[in-house]
Order: sequence, then C-alpha cells, then structure tokens
Amino acid sequence: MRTSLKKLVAIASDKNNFTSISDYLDFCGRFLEFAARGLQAVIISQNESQYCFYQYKNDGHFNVTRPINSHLMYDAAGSRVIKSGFLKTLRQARDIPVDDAKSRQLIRNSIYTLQQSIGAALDALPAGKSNNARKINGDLFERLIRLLVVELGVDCESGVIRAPVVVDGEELFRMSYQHDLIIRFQGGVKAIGSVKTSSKDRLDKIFMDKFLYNRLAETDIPHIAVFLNDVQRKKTRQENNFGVSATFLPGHFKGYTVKLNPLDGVYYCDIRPNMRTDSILKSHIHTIDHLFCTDLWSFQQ
DNA sequence: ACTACGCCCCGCGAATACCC
DNA sequence: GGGTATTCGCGGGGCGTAGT
Repeated sequence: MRTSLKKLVAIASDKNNFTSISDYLDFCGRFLEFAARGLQAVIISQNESQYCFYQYKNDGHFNVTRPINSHLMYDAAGSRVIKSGFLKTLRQARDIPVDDAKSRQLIRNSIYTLQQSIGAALDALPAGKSNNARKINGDLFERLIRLLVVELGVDCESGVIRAPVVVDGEELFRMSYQHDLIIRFQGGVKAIGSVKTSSKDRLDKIFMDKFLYNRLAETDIPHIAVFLNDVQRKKTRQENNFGVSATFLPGHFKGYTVKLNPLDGVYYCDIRPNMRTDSILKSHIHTIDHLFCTDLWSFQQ
C-alpha cells in the first residue's frame, strides 16, 4: 500500500519521526514509492539538464519541488539498493579505497537521496508553511550526518561551547558557539563541523567561526563543513520554465581560504562543476564520501 | 542575459531573562 | 522555584543590483 502524500508530509514535518538511520531509510523508501506513480510531472531544468523538479498533483497543491540532481537521486528501484547496501558499505568506509568508485558513489548518492526525499516531501506544504519546511529540512540534515558519523563508532554530537573572551588576563565575558558537529576521539575534541544544506550567504561565517574560535580558545582545532548542495530554483522570464542557479560564492570561498584561514575539510553531496575545475576550489572541496572514507580518521591524533 | 554577490524575509526553537 | 515572555541565532527561498 502506497503512502499518501499527505501522510508523507505529516511524517516529514515532525522531527521526532527521524531518530535513527533506519527512520531515514524507511521514509526515503516510502517517498520514492510514492514519487514513482503519484506525481503530476517531472520537469527538466532548462539550463542544466541533469536537474529536475517534481511537480505534485492537487494533493500537493501542484507545488514544484526544489531542484533534484537525477545523477544522484535514486528512484524507487534504486531505493532498494540503499536499503540493502548503504549501511553495509558505510560501515566499511575506512577501508574503501579512493578508486572504488562504485562504493563511493553508493555513499554519496544514498545520503543525497535520503535527504532530498525529506526536502522534496516538505515542498508539498502549502505556501504559508514553507519556512517551517526550511527549518525542519536543515535540522534533519544535521541529524543525519551526525547519525552517520556515530554509526562509524565515532563520538559526535551537537552543542554549545562557551569560549572565554580574555583581555589583560581577565575574562570579560563568554561567547557562545553553537556547533553542529563536535567530534571527539578518546574524549578529546578533535574536530568541529558545520552542516548546512547549502552554503548560501552563510559561507563567510564558517571561516570566521574557525578563526575566532581558535583564537579565543587558543587552540588549533580543525573545522570542517558539510553541504548537501548549492543550487536553487531559478525562475526564468517565461512562466513554467524552470532552471537552476548556483548559490555558492567562489570569490568569497577563495578569499577566506587564502587570506584568513583554510577550512580543514569541505564536503558536498552534490558538488558544483567549478569545484572540480578551479585549482583552489578543487584542492579544498571534496565529495562527501571523502569525509567518511578518509578524512574523518585523520582527525584522530 | 547571465553570473556573482549582497541582502531581506519569515519562521522556528533553544537559551536566557523576567515575573509571580 | 517554576512558569512564561523575550531574545538570539539560525535555515533556506528569493529578489535587487552591478559587472560582464
């Protein structure tokens, strides 16, 4: 029995329904089963054709979803691959070599599909509820990444760290930092991370956070950032003509990297083409499988 | 016309301040 | 001390503008 869109939206709207990886897997499977038959249309992006948009029927107010990268998003048949293979592969992440493209693609695409299933479902909410959807989607992505790190046996949580601001040997006040990822090995904080579904105009803050936090705390803790993607829907002159536009700011990223401090790992599920071609970008930005397969373990000592 | 960028909007929820 | 109001930081869509 296929889950109704109304039911899917209700599930996705309540964060209590996502407390374990299996909750995400289950929801994803149900959403893709629905999408296989329940959509009004799949609209192809006019400028980057690997992107598409799902359009709902009247049960979803004929809303058009966020852009979905068809090279990364599994369909209903593919969702069975996630269920059978994703966790098994993820648990072996540390031993997956760089050239095992198949395993790495499975990790990357599974994370993307798990999250976009939630995002796309929330896009069915009526207009006035869209901000609600934005908040929930971001929170659930943070939670998913944490759950995946924990699944690998690594201590990871979110929380507030209060850094003392000291002038002339006297603590004037404390500055609160809310971190999405606090990664510990043997009890010690070894990396701090930021998780966002897109960098948008909040990219600068991540660089600033590393700079100021390490300065205040007088440490040199690595800071990483995890992003789902950096595209948004673009509406064109003609109605019903959809495209995507990039929200990543390469000038800012490179400026902060070169002149302030580079981040210690930046990971995307849906990486932009310029992150593979620009020499500065490609040396600092990688696909998300690199975090789980390689970089996470380098923070240990 | 397109890209890069700056900025605003609305709303959520945790933390904090306030009040009885 | 416990409950309520307010503050604060954040998430994500989208628009305006300047430069090319």
